[in-house]
Amino acid sequence: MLTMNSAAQPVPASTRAPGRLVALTASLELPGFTMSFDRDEEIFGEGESADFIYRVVSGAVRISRLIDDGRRQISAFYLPGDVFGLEMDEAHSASAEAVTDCEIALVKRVAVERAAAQDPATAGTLWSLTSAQLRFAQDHLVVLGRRSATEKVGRFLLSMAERACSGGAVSLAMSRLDIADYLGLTIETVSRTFTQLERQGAIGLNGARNIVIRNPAAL
Amino acid sequence: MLTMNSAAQPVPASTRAPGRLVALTASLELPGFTMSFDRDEEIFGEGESADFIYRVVSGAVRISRLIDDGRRQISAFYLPGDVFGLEMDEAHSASAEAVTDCEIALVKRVAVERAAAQDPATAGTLWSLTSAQLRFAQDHLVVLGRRSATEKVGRFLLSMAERACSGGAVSLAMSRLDIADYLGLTIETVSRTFTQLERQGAIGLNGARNIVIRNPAAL
DNA sequence: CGTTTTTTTGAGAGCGGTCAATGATGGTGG
DNA sequence: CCACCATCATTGACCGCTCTCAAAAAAACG
Repeated sequence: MLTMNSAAQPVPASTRAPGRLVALTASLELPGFTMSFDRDEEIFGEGESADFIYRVVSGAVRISRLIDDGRRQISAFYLPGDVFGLEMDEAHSASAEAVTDCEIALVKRVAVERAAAQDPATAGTLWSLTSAQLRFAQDHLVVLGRRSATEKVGRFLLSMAERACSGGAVSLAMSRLDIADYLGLTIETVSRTFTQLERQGAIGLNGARNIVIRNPAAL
Repeated sequence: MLTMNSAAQPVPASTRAPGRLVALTASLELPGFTMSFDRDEEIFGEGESADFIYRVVSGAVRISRLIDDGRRQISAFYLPGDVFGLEMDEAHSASAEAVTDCEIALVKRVAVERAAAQDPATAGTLWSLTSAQLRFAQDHLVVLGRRSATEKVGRFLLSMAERACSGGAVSLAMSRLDIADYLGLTIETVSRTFTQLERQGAIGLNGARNIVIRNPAAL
């Protein structure tokens, strides 16, 4: 039986820098199942009823909202171990799509709620997870508010490196367009900022999606 | 005995427009007490241990985070009836200050957690409230992402009008600086946008802080 | 190897920021 | 009640950053 247990180890709170990403993972031992999604496939759509809670097993997921003028705002990327779809509402307020081919574990929301009603620890975990997402969103607000493109991209790279837990090397799962829609920039500005950071020696680029952070202080 | 009961009626979910503010209110019947704060007084500070959960009785509150360069990002304004300080963390990740003189109801966090452990409904309320704040933050993300100053100010005014529930007339509790720090703009741009919207006939201005929304569609 | 998608680079324009000064508002004390 | 002062808001001129439009280069895919 599959569970919502998180394989990834959460980042200890004591090591968290303010304004940085927080762990969106936690253990939720409940029966569920997994589904596979192709790249760019929709996991759930804006307005759909929220019947499940999700956890990334492999791959990456983006949460986005379409704006009237055709643009997109991505509010978060979820990586293996992260739980998403927690918003306690009758309907999803945003859509979730696969950034890459990915495997997603699903648990029925009613099962989670039933478990929470019987077990205070589970209820606390749900609150805690939602709270972590809230803090995450507030961190993101700080980045989106009046900051330069260089600062936005720098913060993004640092947070991705922190979440990847692979030292300075980061393999970006998402395209320049995804990054742009996440940071409130254009793909051109994102691209220009990458090359600018490389020329400054702050990062190294091996192809477009393999980044090495050489000088974190410069970001 | 004072309670955390909300006097303000929550906006029904069915009437909520996507991208708009949601109700941050709910009933939490727990013993607590109230405190008064002067304008600009700190209610809690970034890094302080989070021992209480708060509800606005009267006045207005802002949640802000200081950025290294001296600037400020305001993540939310709380109005009478709103509950804040829910982030389930050992320490506050942002500070709360009184926008105007205000009265705040406080409940010890441990009391809330104890109640939640015994009563699933209370635990659900906590999750629901935190979830509403999360959705609120995501709405704000959409506004802060690539949008023009006019759109940002327009969205802000519409959301304030919606929360005030006083028709088209809005009495803004916060300064231009607060609005600027909330929207990621400067006070000059906010001011210019106000006058521009007035000249277009979208809003009416009676002094700097009394707004009448004349043409919501133009925002 | 050809096609499609993604990324990079360039040149020009517009929006919002910065700096600076003026005008309005509100509170205090004479 | 009014003069005074501090704070807040408005307006203007100019500049820089990022967007836009456009094209070339690189990478991914069958």
